[in-house]
Amino acid sequence: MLKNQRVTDKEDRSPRPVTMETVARLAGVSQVTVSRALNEPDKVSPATLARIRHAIAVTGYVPNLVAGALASKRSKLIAALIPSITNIVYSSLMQHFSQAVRASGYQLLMSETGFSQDEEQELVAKLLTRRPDAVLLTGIRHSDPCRHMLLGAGIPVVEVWDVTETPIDTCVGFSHTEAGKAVAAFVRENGYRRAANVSAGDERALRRKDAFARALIEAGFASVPEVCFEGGASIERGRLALARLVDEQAFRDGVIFCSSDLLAHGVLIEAQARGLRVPEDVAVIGFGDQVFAAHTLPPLTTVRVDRALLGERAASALLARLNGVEVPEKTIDIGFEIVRRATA
Amino acid sequence: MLKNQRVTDKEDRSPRPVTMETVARLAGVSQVTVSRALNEPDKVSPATLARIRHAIAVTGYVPNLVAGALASKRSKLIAALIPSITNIVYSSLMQHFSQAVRASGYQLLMSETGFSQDEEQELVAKLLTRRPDAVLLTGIRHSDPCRHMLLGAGIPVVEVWDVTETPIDTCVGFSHTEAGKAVAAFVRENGYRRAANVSAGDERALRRKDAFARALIEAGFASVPEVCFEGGASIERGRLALARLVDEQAFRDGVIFCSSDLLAHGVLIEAQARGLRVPEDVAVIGFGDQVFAAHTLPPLTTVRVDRALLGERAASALLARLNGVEVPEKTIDIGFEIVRRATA
DNA sequence: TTGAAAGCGCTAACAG
DNA sequence: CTGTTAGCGCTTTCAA
Repeated sequence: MLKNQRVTDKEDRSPRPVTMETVARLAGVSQVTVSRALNEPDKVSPATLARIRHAIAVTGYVPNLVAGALASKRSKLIAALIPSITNIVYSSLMQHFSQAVRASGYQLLMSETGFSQDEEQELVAKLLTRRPDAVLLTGIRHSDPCRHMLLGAGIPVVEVWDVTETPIDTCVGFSHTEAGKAVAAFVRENGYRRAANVSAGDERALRRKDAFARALIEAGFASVPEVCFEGGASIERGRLALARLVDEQAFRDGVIFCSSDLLAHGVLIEAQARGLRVPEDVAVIGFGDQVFAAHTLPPLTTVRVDRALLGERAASALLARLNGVEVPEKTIDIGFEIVRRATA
Repeated sequence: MLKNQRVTDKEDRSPRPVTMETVARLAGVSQVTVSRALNEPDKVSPATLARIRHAIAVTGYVPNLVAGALASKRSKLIAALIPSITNIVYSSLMQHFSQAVRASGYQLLMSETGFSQDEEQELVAKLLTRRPDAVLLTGIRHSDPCRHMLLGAGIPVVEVWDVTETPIDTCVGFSHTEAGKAVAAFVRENGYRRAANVSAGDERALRRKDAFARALIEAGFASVPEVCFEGGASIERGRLALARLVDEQAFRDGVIFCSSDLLAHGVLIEAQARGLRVPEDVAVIGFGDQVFAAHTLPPLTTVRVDRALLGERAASALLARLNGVEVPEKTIDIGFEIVRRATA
């Protein structure tokens, strides 16, 4: 190899990207035929298809979906907003949702709102910039500008984890008020005379708590002491919550309804550390039925929400809209279920 | 409203999207000026800037980044591949990484490989289609086609959670072999005579285990019994692991090194269920120093990996490359630290 | 400080 | 079954 040549090589360094045109030339067809070979192979003769495939392999051609999206006005992207990615309740929902939409060729553009409506609004603005084909939102409370942007975008929207009569577009989840009431009923049926609540995180947990406490007060409970945290649930906060309930609110015995299994687990640990018997001294009810719930000591009584089902339903609702299928019900209630184990 | 009019309304329904052109016309400028107003406002006179901003507000214009990306060849997208989104170790890494790159205007396109190289390869192919400006990969083991595609894309790549002398591009993490050795040293220094290992998930955990066991065997341990699970770690599996160790492998006393704090927590729970004292009968060492580790009973001794730091370093490595800064070191070792609490 | 022209790489009609 | 012609809505030169 001569030195000149090498210099020439260096100056040739305009690694012109391999486009459909490149592939087309190599295969001896026009560029659109390559496009067809990729998108509707049936409409291309086997012979040319083979030549094109060969050319693609040889060139290492990687389709450019940003060009494709611009031309077709379909990005095959779904934007998803969840409060927190480290909260397994949301991440596992996303896992199922993602899998379901991926089967139809959609990719997820996911962001965290940190339980903040303002952040959510900002993110929606940013995400719409990518022209997603659809949007998933967590919860039913959104800022007005947020709703407007979404409405203006004219794309399918699904709100999950809650239900409402007035969704932006469609909505799949369950009623937090009903969940709170159901747990209150469970508490009464099992003869508890005192109850407390521990919550963390979002507005939905607060609605469960309110329904829970209200139902119990109406049933004659003197009061329902509570501990609320800003931000996420954790075992640490569960421990702290029981400590506060016992030390500061004179909570001696009864049942504690926690807004998350993680908090409930913390309560369990703190109870043990204090020598309190579960459920004899303090009974505990969690929320979420996370995988570990069946394996705590004692096994945790909790409220199960089928996140896999939720993810799939949300996906199919969106996919139906994307395929132009008219969906009769705007909101789908997947319900919940109290799973009785040993802590209450 | 007349019926005719309403019909007309219906037929008028070609909601022509608001483009820069629309905004430009309204503001009485050319389309490129709007582009400038958005991207380099300094180069536009205050007066026209104001008119443009007003026009944007009035029309509700939402920039189209797919067109922008096509024209500029910069998508402002970073593709990230992690084994599992529900594993908090990875999701919290993503949380920090995401935050760090977002500050520079990048958005994350995240996918799960499920610990599979084949899946990873397929996802890389799919993701490159979106023309991300950079890619983050978990681990240093990738299929050859995967490496080729990435190299061919000619974009910055960062591999995290491990270190190697031969990264695809750059790499930030820590040595799993060293971690395994360090735990073995810790075990010896603390006078334990018997040790076991419980692992789940990935190849990296296995490397830690191998280094751990080898070091101990070399130090004269007769054997290091082990329990390995395919797939993710969980409390349930931790309980199961201790059960197997005790019931099937006659593990009576000693220290158990777990590949995850979650497994360690399960071991703790099972030990308690069996009336085994920790650390007197079985000592336990976790891995990851998850938030709950300090709040188990007893508090968990574990190996801390600074995921926030890792995320930030990975981000800054990528951002440096994206800004054309030559990075001297191709691989950054952020190390780890054994956190001694009460279980060992 | 502003604009005109040319394309980014693909898909969408429409022909043939 | 294949090709031609127009764009998609931006950014990038280059001029003025």
